[in-house]
Parts: sequence; structure tokens; C-alpha cells
Amino acid sequence: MAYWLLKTEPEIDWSWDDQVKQGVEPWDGIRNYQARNNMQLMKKGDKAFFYHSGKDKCVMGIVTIHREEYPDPEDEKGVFVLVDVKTDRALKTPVTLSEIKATPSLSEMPLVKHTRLSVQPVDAKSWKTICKMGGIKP
DNA sequence: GCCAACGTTGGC
DNA sequence: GCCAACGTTGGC
Repeated sequence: MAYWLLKTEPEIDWSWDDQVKQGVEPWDGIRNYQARNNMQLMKKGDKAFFYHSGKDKCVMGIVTIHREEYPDPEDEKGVFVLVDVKTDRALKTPVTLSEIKATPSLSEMPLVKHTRLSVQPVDAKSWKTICKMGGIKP
């Protein structure tokens, strides 16, 4: 099983609260090839951190991949895809970007190094670390 | 609100 | 196929 991190802008686009209310939701609007490539690698049952960019800048919770890639109906060229994600659970305490930056073992994360990549992989070790920082069991 | 990073577009 | 111009993201 693989781990991922999905970014969203809570005020403008989609927030953790929305996700909790909705349960299952297509992850849409991705218009970046690297992000798309990562989405195409996702398998049902993979887990992903749900990250708030913008004002909050923190990992809020965990979602699971509920449906693997399928064509984005909004994309008339047919090059971009969607996956459906399902709410798993919230972190007890959100883990902020500044905490992540202050943690040496997490400093290689794309979140820190490639700030603009909105769909990115997370290695198993970082996953555990962030879960622990968030007060939950991986 | 600014700006750095970086991806995309379009002219050649 | 290169590269300048432009647009967008996201942290500060």
C-alpha cells in the first residue's frame, strides 16, 4: 500500500469539514502533469493525508482512495483524471507545516521541497512520523 | 499583498 | 526544439 498527500485550499475550494460531511468525494481540478501522474499510481485502499494550504497550512486528517483513476469530465482534452477519496479519520491534533519543517526526518518531503506540487507521495516512515505527531496510530 | 518557484504557452 | 513571456501556486 502506498501513501500520498493531497493539498486543498479550504476557504476557496474544499475543506476537511466538507470532506467529513461528504464522506466520498471526487478529487477534481488537478491540472498539473506531475500531480496527475501521481494520481494514476493510486490504488484503491491507499491512504492519503488531507492537507490545508493557504491560511491553515496543516495536515488535517486521512482519506483512503475509494476509486482509482477515471477521466475528468471537465477536461475536454481528456488528459487529466480524477480519483474518489473517502474520509477515514481526523488527526487528533493537526500537524502544521512549521512542525513538519522543524522535524529533520521530514525535511525531504515534497511538501517542503516542492511546495507547489498538489498531489505527492509520502514514504512509509514519514507517514508514521506525521501520524504520531498528530496523536493517532498509523 | 508580495514574491519566489515553477509550469505552460506560443513565437520563432 | 528553444526560450521568453506569462500565469499560478502557496508561503511569508
